[in-house]
Amino acid sequence: MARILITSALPYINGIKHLGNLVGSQLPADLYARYMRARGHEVMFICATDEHGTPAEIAAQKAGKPVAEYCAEMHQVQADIARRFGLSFDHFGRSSSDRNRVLTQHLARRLGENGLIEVVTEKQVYSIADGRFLPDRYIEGTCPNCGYERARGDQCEECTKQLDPTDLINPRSAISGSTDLEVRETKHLFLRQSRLRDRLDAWIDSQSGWPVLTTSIAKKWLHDGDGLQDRGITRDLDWGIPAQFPGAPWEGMEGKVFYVWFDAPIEYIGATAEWADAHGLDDAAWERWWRTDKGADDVRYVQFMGKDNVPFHTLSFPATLIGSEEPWKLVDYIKSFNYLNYDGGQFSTSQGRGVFMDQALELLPADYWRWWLLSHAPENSDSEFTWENFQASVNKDLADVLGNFVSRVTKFCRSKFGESVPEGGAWSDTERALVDDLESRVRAYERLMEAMEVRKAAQELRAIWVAGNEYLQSAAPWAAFKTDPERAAAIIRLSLNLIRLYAVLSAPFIPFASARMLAAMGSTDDAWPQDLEAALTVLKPGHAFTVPDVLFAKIADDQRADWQARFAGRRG
RNA sequence: GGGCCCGUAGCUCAAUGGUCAGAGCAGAGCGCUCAUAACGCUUUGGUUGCAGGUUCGAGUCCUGCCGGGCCUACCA
Repeated sequence: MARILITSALPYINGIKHLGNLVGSQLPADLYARYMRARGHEVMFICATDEHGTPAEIAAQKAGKPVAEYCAEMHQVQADIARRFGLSFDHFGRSSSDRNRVLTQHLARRLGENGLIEVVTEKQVYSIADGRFLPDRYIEGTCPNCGYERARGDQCEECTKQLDPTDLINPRSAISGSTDLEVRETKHLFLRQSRLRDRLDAWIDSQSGWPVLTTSIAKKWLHDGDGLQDRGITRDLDWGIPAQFPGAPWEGMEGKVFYVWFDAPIEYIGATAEWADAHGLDDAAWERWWRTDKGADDVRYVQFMGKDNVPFHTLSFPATLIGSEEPWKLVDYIKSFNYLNYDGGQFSTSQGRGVFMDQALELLPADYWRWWLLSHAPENSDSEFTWENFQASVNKDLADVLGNFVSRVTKFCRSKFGESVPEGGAWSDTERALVDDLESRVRAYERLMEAMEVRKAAQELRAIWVAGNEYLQSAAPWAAFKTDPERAAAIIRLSLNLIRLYAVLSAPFIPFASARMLAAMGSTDDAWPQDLEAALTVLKPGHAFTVPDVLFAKIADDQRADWQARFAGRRG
């Protein structure tokens, strides 16, 4: 048994996430966590809301609530939706937790003691009306290059020219529209990542088998131009983890907080500590996942994230941990995803474009979405959600191939033998051929799941379902029943066992339907099949089962058209 | 501007430089009648974006071009 630490990129607090966010980190992480648990490994699956930063403050302002209250509410909303999607976090924490504050301040102090933090004075734009410094993106104005009137302080979206906020003509606050701006001096802590470049470079070189998407981004940051740049890790904000605390080796940090990207990944550790607290366990319980001097040396740590998050996980966060000179567990494998597009464009939180997690659950049960998203996960390139494709895939795979298999087997048995596993008859070559076929398919499925080849694993699982229908076609119990009822009984006995097997194998993808299948078979045996022949004789003659209601209802054309129209514009 | 990724069947996607570029869906034909008008079998469909090059051999490597995307360090 191995010990596997799994983290999903933290969803930002300022709203409900869309399907593109879901498929890029939380959902594949859940798939992997469920699979590894099913294989008997010890799993710690961690996620949390990422609650700091300017967007959270602005979202709270818009909602007319204090930011702490807003975050607490949104955390509950996100936790509830995650639960309804079947995301099986061992703990869903908050980056605003006490645990994260203590850890973040601790790591910052260690970095400071190791000479890796310096105080830098810089000039930033301050908005008097808003009472805050403005990040570059929150300053709008006319582009000096092309004259576009809504250029942002970091870049003009119209002509793509890189800008400095002071380049803008008629600059104004993107928050309030106020033009009452001034440039003020402010001091910030900088993490001297440049000093860690060679160690980070060597660390990345020592990792094998990382996706191109992952290493190419890291390498570019390490080697482009002057190499890895030092990075500001504090901000002039009210909401966040204070950058001033007893023992801090810096002066002049009063009223400043750590930059959200400094404290957010530390919350992976913080949330594990929160998990220990929630279960009444001591520090040793979480430290054995994170401290290689306290038992984490045999942990395999896998991170899941969208491609936009990669630099922070390959460079910033490791720089924090390595620079502390403490034995923290570093990531072993990063699984990164491209983007899921929506009907020819991007999903967009800010524009409300696409389908959001709460809306998805209003339309259909979580398993429909889980199946489609995972079987179409954007692993190699951006992929595309269309309603036609969603309808076709879900109807065919879930309703026709799997759902109908369960239906035809259980209903045939009920009408010919009653609602218990029939006895009599014996396996023939047909059954042995099926077992051989499943043996190789299940092993292939295991290899793909271990390699986190999400799409291919889904394909293999589907092929395993199809094998059941092929078997029924060749064994033809409806024909056998007329001349040799015992032969039909043997076929159906195996088929009922196939349903139980499918429930176990499919659970990482479609946990809710799997639970229903297992319940219908009257079984609690969800052990992973080590030996297929044994796994297909678990349900013995005389064992009672029930015919489940339709497992997956098909999506009708008019439903699809309706949803398509309803989700064509912005979220209302 | 710079870096990187992608472009393969009508659609969604596969193919360590090595048989005839493969699956699923959609389409066509046949079979089956247990089942959610479901299932099974067979089958049509390709100048691998374009133009060159390297190689015994290129979807894969190189150069250029066309198209799409991501990042570019203060959105997260």
